[in-house]
Amino acid sequence: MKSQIQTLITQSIATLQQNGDLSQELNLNIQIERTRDKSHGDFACNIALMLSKQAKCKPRDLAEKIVAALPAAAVVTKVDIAGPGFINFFINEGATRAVIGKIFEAGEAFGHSAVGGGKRVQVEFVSANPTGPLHVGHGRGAAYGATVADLLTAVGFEVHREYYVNDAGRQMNILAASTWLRYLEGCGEAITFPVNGYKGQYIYDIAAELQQAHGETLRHGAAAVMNELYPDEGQADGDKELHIDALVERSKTLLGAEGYKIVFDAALNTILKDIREDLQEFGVIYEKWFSENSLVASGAIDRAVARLKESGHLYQEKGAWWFRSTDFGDEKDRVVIRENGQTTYFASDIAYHMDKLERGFDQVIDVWGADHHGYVPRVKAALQALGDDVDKLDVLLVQFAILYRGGVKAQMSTRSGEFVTLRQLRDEVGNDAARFFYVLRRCEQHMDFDLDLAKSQSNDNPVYYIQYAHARVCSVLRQLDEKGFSWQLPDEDALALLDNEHELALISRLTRYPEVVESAALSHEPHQLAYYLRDLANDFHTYYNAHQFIVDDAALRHARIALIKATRQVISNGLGLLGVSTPEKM
RNA sequence: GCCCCGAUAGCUCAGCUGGAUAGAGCGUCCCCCUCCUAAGGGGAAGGCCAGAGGUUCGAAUCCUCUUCGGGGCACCA
Repeated sequence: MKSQIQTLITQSIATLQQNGDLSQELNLNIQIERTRDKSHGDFACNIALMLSKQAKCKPRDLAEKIVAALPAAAVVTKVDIAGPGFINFFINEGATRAVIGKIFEAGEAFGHSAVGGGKRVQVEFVSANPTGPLHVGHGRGAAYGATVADLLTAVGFEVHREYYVNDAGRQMNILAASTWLRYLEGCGEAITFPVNGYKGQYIYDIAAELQQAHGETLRHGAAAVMNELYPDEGQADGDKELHIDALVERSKTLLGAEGYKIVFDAALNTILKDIREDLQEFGVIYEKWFSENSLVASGAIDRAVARLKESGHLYQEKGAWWFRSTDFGDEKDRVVIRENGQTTYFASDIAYHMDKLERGFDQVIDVWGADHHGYVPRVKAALQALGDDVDKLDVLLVQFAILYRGGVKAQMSTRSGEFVTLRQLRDEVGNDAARFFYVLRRCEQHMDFDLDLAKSQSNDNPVYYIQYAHARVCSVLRQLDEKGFSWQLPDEDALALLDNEHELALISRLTRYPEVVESAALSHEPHQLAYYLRDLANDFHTYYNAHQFIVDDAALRHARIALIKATRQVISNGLGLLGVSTPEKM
């Protein structure tokens, strides 16, 4: 509908240009908007206001010229000029009602479109280090990323969802060492657990499994483990970082490559399996779990570094290799290869993004926590240095979610092991509420996640409100069936019986759904859809309260049932995109 | 110190990329089941869009400065 009106305006302006009323060289940007007020019609166009300066003509006069040159169209019943020069379009009710037929025709696909043109988009999200279970902060990235991916799919992009597994690097070694120490404790060794080790309960669990699978074959005496290590924080001249690094080295030495790998893999695989199941239960499915280690194995890191070296973007200083990212707007240069010869996390990330673009994606979307925002310039710098098109990379930063329970903030810290996990949240409030609440806020907005509200099975809770509308339609259909009524989709003339204000408001809302999906997808803003569904549910509940659907007049009954079935379809499609279930009974 | 994000009703947030009288939900106050689920509906009160300048026909929206929150500035990941 929007595009139809846009075409009318375009034609009108073309006519005026031919007549010489308007210059040939105009900077055109025709925007058609939904009106907020019914007295302003259904759609409004501000083109006269925007062109008045270029055309050297008063907005209202220009609007009159444009309206006069407007070609006739059956769907438009009236065109008004209002306010400072808005052109308001009133749409034929019949044309609006046609949406009901379209919804039945398209079914689950209603709202889908092809604007994506089959372009290949990769969406990478969550990508939390596999050093522990996902917490509620990751949950927001998961819900957001999954919904953006689903929205993009709905509007015709070919979407590839990916989780980047940081299975290489220092943190993983610390995890392995932490696990081994807990294992040794389980064997009865008197271990002093390092300040910087992973202290969560889940480490004990992995250690216990290790003991079950391998008995005491990995056991070494506490004295051998702890002997002459760099002192830990709290001890004389201690340093928690140097201590933990020494402990990692000691673990490798004592266990040998083979034994160390057993511990390392046990920790990694257990945690990764947990994360995978957690996300799957949350309705978040990936096409690929991309291992950082595979970048080492495939030689991608070496290749990326070599390319940067060849193109003169690396230099050596203080024994390390630096990437001159300042050439591309970063605030300082970054180390790629450390003095000890190891590549940095950043080097992996350069290789990973190089690999993404080499795989031929038209667009690459990274969903990161807001705490990583400082990282954006250097990754973009690297892509530029590699000669890739930086505009293909879109980094979406998701702000933190703060949990409130009983009005009190729930604190968290990963290292100490004291945090609310995503699983706990899902158990407490349910998947539906969690998915919906996470996505209810713009991603740049800090989020206060009210656990009590999400849990409440009351009208305070927007998830239930929308689901209830769906369930109510189902209930009406059950009643219809019980009363022995059959139903068939009326033709367009019969649908004209839907003419009271509640019906027209609901129908008008339904026509907007495809626009909302498209806008939410292209702007990466799932909350637009969440708010739309709330409004749609509200229109439905109002209608429900004002009118009886199962009426004696068969023609009216068929028409009303058609409308509420169409409404149910759109609610179902919308909630589906948000990963929220649609119960038939509540 | 530098950088990023935010500031809109008592609370939590929208505001369609610069448009018409700034909107929802919750909370507060009134009203509505002889009727398909009251997990619902209708109405009222509630605002100097943090503050000050600027850009223009027009600013909550764009620019600058200030104030207050959150986050980031590693040879960690």
